[in-house]
Amino acid sequence: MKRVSIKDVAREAGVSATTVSYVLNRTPSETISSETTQRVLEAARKLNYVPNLNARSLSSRKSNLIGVLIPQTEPGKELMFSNPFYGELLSSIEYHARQNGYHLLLSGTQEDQDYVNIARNRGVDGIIIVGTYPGRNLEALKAIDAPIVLVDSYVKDTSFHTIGIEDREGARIATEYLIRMGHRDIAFISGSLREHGVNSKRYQGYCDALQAAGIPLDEQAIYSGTVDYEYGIEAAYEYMRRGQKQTAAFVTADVISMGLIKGALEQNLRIPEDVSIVSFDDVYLAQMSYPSLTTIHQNIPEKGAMAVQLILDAVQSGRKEHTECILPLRLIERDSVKRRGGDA
Amino acid sequence: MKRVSIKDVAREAGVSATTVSYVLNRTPSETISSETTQRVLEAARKLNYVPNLNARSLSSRKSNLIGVLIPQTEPGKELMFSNPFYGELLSSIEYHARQNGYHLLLSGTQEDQDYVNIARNRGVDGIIIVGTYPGRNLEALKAIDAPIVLVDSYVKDTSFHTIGIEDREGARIATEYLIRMGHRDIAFISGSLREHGVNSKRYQGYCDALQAAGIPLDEQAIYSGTVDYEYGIEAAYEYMRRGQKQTAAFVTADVISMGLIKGALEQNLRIPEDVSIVSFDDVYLAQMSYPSLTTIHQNIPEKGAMAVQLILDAVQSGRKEHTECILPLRLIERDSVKRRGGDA
DNA sequence: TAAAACTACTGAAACGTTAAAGTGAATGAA
DNA sequence: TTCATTCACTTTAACGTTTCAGTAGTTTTA
Repeated sequence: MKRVSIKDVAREAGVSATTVSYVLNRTPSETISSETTQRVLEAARKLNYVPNLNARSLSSRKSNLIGVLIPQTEPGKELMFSNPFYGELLSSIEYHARQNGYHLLLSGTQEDQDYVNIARNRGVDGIIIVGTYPGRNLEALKAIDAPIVLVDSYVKDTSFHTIGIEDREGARIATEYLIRMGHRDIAFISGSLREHGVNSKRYQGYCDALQAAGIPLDEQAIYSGTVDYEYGIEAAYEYMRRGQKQTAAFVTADVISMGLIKGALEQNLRIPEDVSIVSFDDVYLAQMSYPSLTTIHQNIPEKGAMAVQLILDAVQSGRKEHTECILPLRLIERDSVKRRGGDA
Repeated sequence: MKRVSIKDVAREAGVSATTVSYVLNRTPSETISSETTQRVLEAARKLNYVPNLNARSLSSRKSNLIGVLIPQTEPGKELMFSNPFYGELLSSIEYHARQNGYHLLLSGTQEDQDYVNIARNRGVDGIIIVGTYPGRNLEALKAIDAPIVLVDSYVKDTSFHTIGIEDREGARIATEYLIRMGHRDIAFISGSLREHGVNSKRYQGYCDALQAAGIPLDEQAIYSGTVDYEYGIEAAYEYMRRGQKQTAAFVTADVISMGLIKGALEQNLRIPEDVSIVSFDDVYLAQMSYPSLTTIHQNIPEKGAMAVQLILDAVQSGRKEHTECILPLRLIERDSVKRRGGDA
């Protein structure tokens, strides 16, 4: 089947290509007789014409494409979604983009920088970058003239829009909750504490809560690794090696918690009897585990929707003002925390 | 920052745009002096030039884009990845595409048909369609002249390449295993049994095993719903309503199994003591549940890799021959099955 | 030493669109 | 009646590339 172009439609309808374009795009400033409109529509349908969006984008400088960059947690590890959080977020982004006539250009990100170009290359209308941007030079990013939304990144730069949550506050709430439940030796278990990342903030919140309760910070209570199931398991073993000092843990991601539960089980530690867990994210998984996870809930679908909305707004208004969007959190009590002692 | 085009580079280097194109693409039939090559490369670097892939694709009819269509299990339900299988598969597809210089154009699919056009619209080089194609007319799909890979679909049409697994055989193995473990009343729990879908095949495999063991098929043992956690929970309640007849279940997706476990727990049914479960897929989750799932393992990363490879091969060779690729399965024994009675 | 072949380029056309400017006819206003 | 305006289009150029067909100049061949 030959590719059919706008010219073929024009010929079929006996009009110029421009007229076809006007009809198909309902260009507001142009008036086309309803008769011609009918003829063009008819011809297009008959030839089964679909416009070539690449060509359109070339000419109109509008691609209806949103670039999405999602981290690959470990270089060399091919599972981009070792943290299901990303999958759920992507799912929401995809849905809302599609509802607004946009397609997604998806790329994973590793520890090099060439995906800056995905944007310039393909002329995307906007870019959503999830997580700490791993590319080296922010400058190259800033040079892109499409709106950029940073999700869960603490890079403060007015060139970018940002969407996030009160990470520090959430961590404080989680930790305080454990304290209120009678725990004083509380582990902090997270992925890497990189700059601009959410985990550093959550660490701060953890410290805030301890300090407010007059509990000294214990370096031995800090566990930092990668955000995946395996690290959770490992952390459980490390916990034993360090002498099982804590009665509770604040864990910065549900997947890690899942692994932690597994690792604990393997060593005959009971959750929550031996160790209570408050987790973070409330991914779909959190309710599935056994015990189900008491966790800080964030509205992931909403986060994705907002990301798309910010792009759309920026594209439509042409405005460049930096917007910052912080979504609410709340603690969901499930079964991974046990009250301790009668004193609290 | 102004967009810099090939002409700017040409001017900077003092050559024609054509020469720049030749240098940058190392067009094999063209000879360019190393001196000029250097000059062009230098100019491109200096101006920070990135080629516009849309324009390239227009001209060369090659986009280095792979379209990926992934089902949205329920219309109106916005979580495309309610089955984590899709996330893991997508992750692998993305990784391998990127390693080969391809980008992904991602779209979810709902119960309408307009994503046929994603391909023709954007001029993708190939399309990967995951799951039963929900669009109405296969004819429109066939008319696309890019290679199409159907993953996990039993549409037999030589216009498409297919990747799948021995669904029927896998289901038989799973069911036989339960029989070998002393079970005779075995439920079949799955998503919808639509035509061309994997579940119908798995149902057949289930029947095969029963028949071989001389166990009559019981309609009351068949549960069919949607592929998600919620349906698993519901199935557990339905099981009670129907009178708890079965001592085991073959479940066609790990997510459903997770829900089933949850629902069972809510009703004080013990897994595997009261009901044994053999599941299907072996997604990452399967090891995380409690009890962990005995399941039919399929190599999801490999499936994604193959899908990309089939597209690449077809693009490079230009061949149109239909290829069919069946990946191996194996049973992974974990903790969700209990041997029953002393008789087996 | 003329013809052939090769080297290192360049110019023009094409890919499929849209945007801007132009055009001729009909209508309206002064 | 004449000029301006509106209507319903069309022509031309441009978007940023690649591809094809040249074209001088140099080298090889016979």
